This record gives sequence, C-alpha cells and structure tokens, in this order.
Amino acid sequence: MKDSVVGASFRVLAAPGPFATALWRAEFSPRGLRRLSVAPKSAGIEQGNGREMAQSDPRLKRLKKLIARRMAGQRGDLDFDEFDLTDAPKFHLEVWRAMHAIPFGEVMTYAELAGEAGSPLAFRACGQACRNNRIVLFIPCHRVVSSTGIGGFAGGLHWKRALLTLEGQSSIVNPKS
DNA sequence: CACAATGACCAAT
DNA sequence: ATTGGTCATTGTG
Repeated sequence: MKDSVVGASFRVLAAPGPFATALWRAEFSPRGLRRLSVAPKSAGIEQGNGREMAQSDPRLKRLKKLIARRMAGQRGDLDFDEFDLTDAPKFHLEVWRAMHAIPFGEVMTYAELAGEAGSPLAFRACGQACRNNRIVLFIPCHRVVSSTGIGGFAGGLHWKRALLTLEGQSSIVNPKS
C-alpha cells in the first residue's frame, strides 16, 4: 500500500536564469501530490522510494503546465486538497495550510504566519515547518520572509530570490531604500 | 516516558 | 552584535 507512489524528474521551459536549467522532481500517491522539489541541473535529486511514472501521465502534464505558467510570471495554483500530506505532524499541516493561503505576489513574515496558523508565539517553530515544506512553489514557502530581511530557504536562497522576483517582490530581494 | 537540543525567528539591549 | 524568550519536533537514554 505504500507503493502506488510514483515519481518523475523533468524540466520545464523557462526564460534564461536559474530555472532554465532546473531539474524538477515530483512524486504522486493515489491521494495526490506528495512532493515537489527543484534542484540545479547538476545536483542529484533524491530518488524517492516509488517507481518512475510515465512522462505522459496526465497528472504530470498538468503539473508541468502550471509550473511553466509560474516560470513565466503568471499565476497558477493547486488546491490544498490536491496534496498528499499524510504522515506530517499536525502543526506542520496548520502552517502549510496558512502558507497556501498567501496570495500570489504577497508576502508574510514568519511571525504573521505563526499567527495565521493559530500559534502567534510559535514563530520559530513556524520556521521549522517552512523548512520542512515538501511542495515547493505551490505551497509557497518563498512568500514567507523574516521581519528583518528575506529569511532563509532550504536548498538555496537563490531559488527564493528568483521566485520572489517572478512575483514582483524585487524590493525584498534587493533591500534598497 | 522524560529530558535536551535544534532551528528558514523576534524584540529589545 | 548579543541575548533572552518561545515553541513544536526530533533524537537520546
């Protein structure tokens, strides 16, 4: 029952920049998207435990299409119930849900997000939950910034910068006056 | 179970 | 630049 999990690695056509050579990896269970990650071209992506899925799989094609839209600076979302987040700690789920609700092009601080998740004082634990995000891009952890600056990003800050730039938040990427 | 340790933090020195 | 505060999760005994 654990092994109707399938995954695939792929690229998406994008304008020159970090995403042009990025390698994506997605994993699906029958319940939905289990994981989505990006890595630079050269880096080996963790292979997951499931089998490889066909590149022609409808779920994958739809995902690629959405990603391509986002790489072009346009909107494109997945509903929260399209993710399979089972086996995640409860608090993480709360935070991820709140994070999912941050609109395209907007940002929120870790503290604010903690409040949205129902634990205003858990801003630090909130950072943990962000770090543990499994669905890059569609659970927009890049829209969560620190009160003093841009904050962090698991797997490389350059992704966060690039994503925020795509959404018109260059003022955060380049703190100017 | 009961701890101690660990953060993609924050606000006030 | 430093510090003390806060909190869920994870690791250790």
